[in-house]
Amino acid sequence: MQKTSTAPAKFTHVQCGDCPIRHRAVCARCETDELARLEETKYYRSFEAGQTIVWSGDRMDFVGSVVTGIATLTQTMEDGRRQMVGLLLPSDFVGRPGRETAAYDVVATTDLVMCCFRKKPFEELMVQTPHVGQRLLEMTLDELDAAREWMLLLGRKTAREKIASLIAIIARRDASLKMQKSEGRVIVDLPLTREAMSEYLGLTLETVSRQISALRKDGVIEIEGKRHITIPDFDRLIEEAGDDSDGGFLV
Amino acid sequence: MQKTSTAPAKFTHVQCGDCPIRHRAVCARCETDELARLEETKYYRSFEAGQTIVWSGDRMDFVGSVVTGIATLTQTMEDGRRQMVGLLLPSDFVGRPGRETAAYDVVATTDLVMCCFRKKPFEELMVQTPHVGQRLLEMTLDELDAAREWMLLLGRKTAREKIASLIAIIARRDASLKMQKSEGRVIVDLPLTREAMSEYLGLTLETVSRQISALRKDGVIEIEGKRHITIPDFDRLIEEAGDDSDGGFLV
DNA sequence: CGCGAGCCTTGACCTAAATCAACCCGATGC
DNA sequence: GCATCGGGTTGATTTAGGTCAAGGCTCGCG
Repeated sequence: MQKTSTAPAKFTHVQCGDCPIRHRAVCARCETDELARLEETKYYRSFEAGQTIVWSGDRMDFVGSVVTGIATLTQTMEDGRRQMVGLLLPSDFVGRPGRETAAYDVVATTDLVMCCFRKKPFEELMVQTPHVGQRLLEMTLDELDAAREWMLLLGRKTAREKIASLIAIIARRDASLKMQKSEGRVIVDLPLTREAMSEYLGLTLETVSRQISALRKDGVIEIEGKRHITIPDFDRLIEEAGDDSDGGFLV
Repeated sequence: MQKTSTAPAKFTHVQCGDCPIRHRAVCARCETDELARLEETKYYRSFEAGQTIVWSGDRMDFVGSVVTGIATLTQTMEDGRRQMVGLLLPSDFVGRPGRETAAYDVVATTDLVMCCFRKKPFEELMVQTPHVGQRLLEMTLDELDAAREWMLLLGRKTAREKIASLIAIIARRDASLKMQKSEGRVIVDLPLTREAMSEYLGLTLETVSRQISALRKDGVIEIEGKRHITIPDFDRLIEEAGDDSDGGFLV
């Protein structure tokens, strides 16, 4: 596993945990540490909930990944209609190598820490070490799959199915990170406001609210406060989501 | 430009024209011909309009690109609701390296010729020659952008805007291939049935038909037969499409 | 303590698009 | 010549979700 390397000890895979970009984008199986070469250009940035990180059209001279918190990619039409097109959870990658300006608004929906690299050196590294590009291709293909699942949701699912799908998606992502199950019951904290959910799902926030209430009334979910959700029967939720190919998790 | 190469003459960039996968996926600027190594695994396949090339879940042991004709990627729910998630025009790439089975139905909507490579050797080539992977990453990122534009369309646009957008998308793709403009007027042949359009747009085919009629009645488009469309004022069409970031072409 | 701001819920009503249904048109086959 | 079939249009009606409007709850602040 542990390859001998010219990089100093502090760059070995022990540090993978604290820097998702390294973990996910580079040393997929902790076999390499090419990114060590970028160590001097690496920096952390913190944002408060609600803060916009980049505006669509702005110059964007970094790439990076989410360390903690949640960010979204959103598109806006002139008249203000908004559609979320990306939901970034910890370890997700932001920024497109080879593009000058941001194509979407990037917004922190919770307090957020990102790990960034200056884009130019990152791009150079990509050319030098195929490993990085290959990993990035894999991640981009995953994102594309997620986007396509999302398109099915937007184009064909009912409001109720959309809500059920979103809860399932978040539960799955959450679970894969934190394993919060107890005897089949799954517990999730929605990290999004009703408005953010509506932007994700292509609905109004009133409809989101109503459908969440309906799912609760029908016993599909239990709610404590506004955001804390318990799913007594996950299969039931999946059924409500109308998911054909389950197992696929979007985002 | 023309690099000396160990490959026989028949593999030089002169052949790029007749094999889009080589042109688009590999020798982006006709500088390389790595794919020559795959020449013996390359083959062409023809399909008739309406034929399904691969069923979602099927084993898929090739990758390839569209040479002529049009194919679609479609997702289906158990109850039959269908959403198109990819529209493949000539030179577009099909197939995900690293995936065993197809995630979507691939359907030929017109008579179609594809240029295919067996997946295994293609994947090996990708590891050996970073060039190929880099080009593929670029293409995948483009597709992801297109998917996100598409999500805005599905989630937030009205039926009329959706139709206008689709016509604009096809016109742009078409124009960039064939340059069919005459004094500002743009002429397109819709390569899709009303049903296929409805699957693209997340509408019913009746709504598609009605909105096309409405756009014609309002002079935004002129129609001859069922499929032949003239756009007297392209900017007007774009306006009807509600496009914010124009210039970006989806698909 | 009262006040306002955010976030959320619920109700009444409206409308865009879906649904159901009839029909047109051109090609294909017998 | 007639029947059939796939693709397309158009009309009447229904409905899911949007819109507008009135609160409710909680938290921070003067």
